[in-house]
Amino acid sequence: MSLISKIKQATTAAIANLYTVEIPENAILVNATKPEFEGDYTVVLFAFVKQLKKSPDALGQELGSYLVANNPSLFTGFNIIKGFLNLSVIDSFWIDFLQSQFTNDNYGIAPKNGEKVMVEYSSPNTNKPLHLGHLRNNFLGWSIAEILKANGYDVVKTCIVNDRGIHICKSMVAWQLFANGATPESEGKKGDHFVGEYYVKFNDEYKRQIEELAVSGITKDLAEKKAPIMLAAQKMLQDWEAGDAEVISLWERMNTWVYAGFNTTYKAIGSDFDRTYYESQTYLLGKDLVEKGLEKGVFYQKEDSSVWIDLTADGLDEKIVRRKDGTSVYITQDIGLAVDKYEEYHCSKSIYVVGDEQNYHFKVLKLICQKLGLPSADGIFHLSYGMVELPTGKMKSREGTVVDADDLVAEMIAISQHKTEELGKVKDFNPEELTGLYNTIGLGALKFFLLRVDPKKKMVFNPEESIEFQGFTGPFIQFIHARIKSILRKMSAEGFVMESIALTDKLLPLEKAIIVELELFPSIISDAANEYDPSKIAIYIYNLAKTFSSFYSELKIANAESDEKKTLRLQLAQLTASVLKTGMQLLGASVPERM
RNA sequence: GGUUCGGUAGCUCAGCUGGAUAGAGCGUCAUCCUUCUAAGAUGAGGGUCAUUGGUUCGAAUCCAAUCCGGAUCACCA
Repeated sequence: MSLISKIKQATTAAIANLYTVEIPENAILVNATKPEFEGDYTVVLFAFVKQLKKSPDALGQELGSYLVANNPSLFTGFNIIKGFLNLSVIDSFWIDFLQSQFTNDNYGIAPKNGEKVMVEYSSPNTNKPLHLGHLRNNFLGWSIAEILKANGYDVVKTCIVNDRGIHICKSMVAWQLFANGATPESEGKKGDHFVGEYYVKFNDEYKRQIEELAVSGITKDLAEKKAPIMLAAQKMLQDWEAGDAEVISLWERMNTWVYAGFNTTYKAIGSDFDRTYYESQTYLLGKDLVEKGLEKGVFYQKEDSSVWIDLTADGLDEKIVRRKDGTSVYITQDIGLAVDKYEEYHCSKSIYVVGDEQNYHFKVLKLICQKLGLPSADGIFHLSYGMVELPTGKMKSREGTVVDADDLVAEMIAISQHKTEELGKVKDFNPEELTGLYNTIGLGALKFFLLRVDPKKKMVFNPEESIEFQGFTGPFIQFIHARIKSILRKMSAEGFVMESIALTDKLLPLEKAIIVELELFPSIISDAANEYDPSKIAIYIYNLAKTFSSFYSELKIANAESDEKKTLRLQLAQLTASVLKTGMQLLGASVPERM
């Protein structure tokens, strides 16, 4: 149990015994004591002065005395300032905590809880390479999966590939028209980029044809509909749905190229999935559920035989679930897929990592599933994240401002190589170790950058000022880790053994500051899971690294004034390194032994 | 227009179940490498927490209204 919980518990007990009043633990506010006051944790008294009919000072005196007298293994003293009861925690509590954890590499990781959850993320289109927005999605999905695992869940990572539809046909038509049989191999290009170029070519040609038609006097609206290349794409979609062998074969061929490209990117950024779904295989799902919904009266049919659900009573609109031609729409597929996934894995929760432009869609999805009485319904959670924008606004492919994922990753690695070479601290590394280090630092910087802000909020990425390597960044944390490891290596080479200690000297403020932060780690991990927010981890490990950094520059570790202090500080360093490593892993990033 | 998310330092962001003098990083200025890695540390400067009103011992945090910005309100996915 965390110390804060213990303090709340002790306070509840104290109030119950002193005043025979039951105050629930969650009604007690315990904060870290401000540095200008004496004490470690503070109980805010105002909340219950009224109920207990005591002045804050009197209450503080009684409560403080009681707490100190009855919890000798927790508190050494207290003071009251303006309604705040500041409690001083006994050094031996911190020392005991450190003794029990400093060799635990899995400190903060909860045991298995037997629950299984699904995280769906990435969801690419096969007509475009991945861009910066996908990176935020992938990193978030991966990190949430790791955070849930650390909280004891079994996690199934899935991905749904959007591999069919008119947009895919556009790339295919353009390839037929303009490629002359070219392939990614013949052009020496990555498959997803290669196919993406034909998608762009389609749009260029489409625009040209519209203008051409407009010159001949046709209205813009009509021109958009009559442009031959668009008609060709629509025809191709029909042929695809009809199972035309030639179209299917071209589609398969081009998808193979795209997947090869995606796999390269996924490998580079460290994303993977336990199960991949393809929309081409799921787009017919959900039809039986439409029938079921009609029977249950959840859905209704209009004269043209299209099927709808009326959600106006829930503050939403009417929503179509089956077209008049009998084909299903996006939401119907999603309902069908939700059922399939549940039957396959029986996950208690299903987390969809999808941009916030689909907030409405997921609200409707969950509501329909609930109305249909599907067992998977209540577990649906949309992890909605904001767009990544440029200082000038949104990324626009038309204006060529889309930040390509592969380019960005390559650039980050190149920058980390450049900086590493400039510093010249790892000249003895072999080429393989160097490549590994550049990857670790470059990706660490990128992942940390995208995960350090609240997922719900949109964020700004300025390509002019490349991602920082100083301050609130991944490399800073990696650097602190490497620094600690360097000391630990030296100590182990000298044969110094950290034994358990019973401290006789008082803990110095900086020593205590680190232990206090370390003790918070497990509760941070559980907060991050409860709020589906990796930035909680990023902020925490950054603060820990910063505290350690001050500690490092103020106090000697390996050359401490006594063996006792040396041992204490080495233990602190070791547990800090372990927490930084675990924390970075929860963000999908790793930490180097040296840098 | 309806719904919804947001507006905190020059910039990027924390803080939001109400709590003590609102915090970081970047950028600016100053100091510190014959001493465990300077991708570092220390300090300075920088704020009407969009605006107005309300709730109360106390509001960046809660409520209401207003202003500004984003998303959405598709038989696209």
